[in-house]
Amino acid sequence: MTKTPSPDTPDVSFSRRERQVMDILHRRGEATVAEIMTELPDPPTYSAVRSVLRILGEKDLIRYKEDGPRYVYFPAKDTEAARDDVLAHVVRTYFAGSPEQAVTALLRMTDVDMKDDEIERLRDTIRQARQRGR
Amino acid sequence: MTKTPSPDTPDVSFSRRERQVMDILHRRGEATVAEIMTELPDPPTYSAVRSVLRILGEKDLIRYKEDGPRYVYFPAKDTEAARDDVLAHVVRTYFAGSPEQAVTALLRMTDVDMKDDEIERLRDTIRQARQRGR
DNA sequence: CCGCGTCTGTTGAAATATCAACATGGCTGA
DNA sequence: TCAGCCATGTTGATATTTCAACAGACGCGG
Repeated sequence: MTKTPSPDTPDVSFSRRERQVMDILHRRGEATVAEIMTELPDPPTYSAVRSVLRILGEKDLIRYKEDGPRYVYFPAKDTEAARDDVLAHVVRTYFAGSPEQAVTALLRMTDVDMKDDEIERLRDTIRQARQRGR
Repeated sequence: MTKTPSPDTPDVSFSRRERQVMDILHRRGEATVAEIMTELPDPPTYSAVRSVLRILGEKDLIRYKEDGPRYVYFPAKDTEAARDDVLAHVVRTYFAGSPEQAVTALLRMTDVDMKDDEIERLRDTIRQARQRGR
């Protein structure tokens, strides 16, 4: 019972701009329209950005608070939940559902070359936990 | 010098269907039109799927080989490169650029509760490698 | 007071993505 | 052989996304 009933169906369906904006918000935590506009590739106009934000708002994917005269937007879901979701998706899509593989790829990416026995121990730990937990 | 000069600019810009199809191909390794169609949410017609595949082909993101009378499609980039890219993006977007955090999140996701000193040792290993490598 | 700059709210047009229909060609088995 | 099936190639319609223009509200400095 660790999984929420998922009252929403977040789907993996984002339009191009929607995804770009969501990524920016997740990376920064929050941002104003001007900031988003700046970070967007091929920056469109202020109005265009606001259109995307309006749509994301209608889908309840983002919220905003007022900061003086302007709005500051942020993801509706808390970062931790979003992280779990994206990791689950990545592991399933790119690592055959094996978190171990994802971990080792991450470590290799960081130029970490663990000694073989260290990796082996890590694997064991994961394996044990899996048997225990599921 | 581990990074290719990146002759292409793959961009992170995918349309909704494009991403869905790419995900399927990455997950399965390869697939026929019929298989893709089956796995697609709200499956469109055969023709619609082929349109997406044509576009992905024009962008050099997928290739195909012939298997008897039909085509079998697969990602143009090899899985390993794609993995690195997606991990880099996820780490940057959701984990403040910290692979360590991503690793621990992955471990937690797998219900792995490592002892504190184990995590600490893992962290040390990463830290050392980082200082050494960069 | 009042013009100016900045922001949001709204509308509709332009660009792109999504899709289905139809045409064509090859293979297979009756 | 040749009819039927199954695949691809191509075209154009529909739906969605993306975008910009304009209007109104608010605060600030001259």
